[in-house]
Amino acid sequence: MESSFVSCDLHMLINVLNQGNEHMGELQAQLDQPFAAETCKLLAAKAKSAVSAAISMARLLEPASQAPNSFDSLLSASDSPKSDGSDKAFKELERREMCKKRKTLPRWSSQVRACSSSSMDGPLDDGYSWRKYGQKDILGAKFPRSYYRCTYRHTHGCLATKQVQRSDDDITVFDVTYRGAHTCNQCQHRNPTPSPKEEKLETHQQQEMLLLEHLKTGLRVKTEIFNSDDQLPDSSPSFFSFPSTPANDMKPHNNLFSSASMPENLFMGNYSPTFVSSTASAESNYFSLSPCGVNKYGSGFNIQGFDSEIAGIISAATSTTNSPMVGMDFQLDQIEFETDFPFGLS
DNA sequence: TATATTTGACCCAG
DNA sequence: CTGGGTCAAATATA
Repeated sequence: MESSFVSCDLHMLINVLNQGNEHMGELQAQLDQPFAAETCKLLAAKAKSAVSAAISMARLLEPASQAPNSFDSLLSASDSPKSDGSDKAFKELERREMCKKRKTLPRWSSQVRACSSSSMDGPLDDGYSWRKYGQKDILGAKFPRSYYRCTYRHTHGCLATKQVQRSDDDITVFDVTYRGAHTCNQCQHRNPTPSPKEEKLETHQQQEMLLLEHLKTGLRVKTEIFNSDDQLPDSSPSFFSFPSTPANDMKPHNNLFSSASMPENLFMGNYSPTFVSSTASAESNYFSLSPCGVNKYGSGFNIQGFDSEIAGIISAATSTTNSPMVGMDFQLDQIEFETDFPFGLS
């Protein structure tokens, strides 16, 4: 069932490891060269990045294949605690297991701006079905933080969660932090009642067309990657902005957002942020938006090369240039995308 | 009636 | 001890 996923991820894992190995080799060669300190630093950073990525991917392979049944094994291994009335004890076990697991889950965040009348309702639909399970007032924050988990958590054992909090500075901006990859394959059965417009969006080109169509609608997405280990944001978050003009129809936003900030859909199928590869200029207003696809990166996954689309997507996450918040000018062509892997590159 | 949201209580890491 | 994250009963909504 999921074997294709796993083998695909394994393939990419090997590719990432190969990349790291290559960087190490280059680094080794550079060590003998005089005045190559900067180059060495760069290569070391790239190698480290690749290793971090490999670790993250390896971690994801394990829970992805075991997540739905982990509690079953826990149940059978503990003398069926439910049957002897110690339901609480069982739930406590379950809870702790959950805690452990969540700690290792990848985390990333996005800032979403929804400039429309409905922006007060909350952030945009990101294409997944979420169920709110809590809300908290956060110290020092003007607005409460909402907690969502995947609707299919119980039926599919999907551990994906997200936190949504309205920004203090700009009430039209939402900080969305995702945790964990969707293991429920929602892509396949999402949108039980898609809008007519969405139904038409069957191809990458069509999605791009729609994206172009809604450049005026005003959406900003900032994505930061958090290493699953240190929980630190990537040092160079991507920052992507659409010009802000009022919009009267949220559907296009939804679609845009689902493409631009549904990390687990792009890259490795189940995990890793989705990045907008932006190759835009004020004149052309051209955008390249990577489509949702698992197999897309099944071959030739290259964290270094920039000729491939994935490289653009990934590099967008690590592009520096002082958080290129692109405003009305839309000079995205000025953004230089580096080609390092997003995981915890320092 | 089924499903989603609200909200106070609880747990635990720091 | 405190604050963040989650649970789960009560409530709302479709």
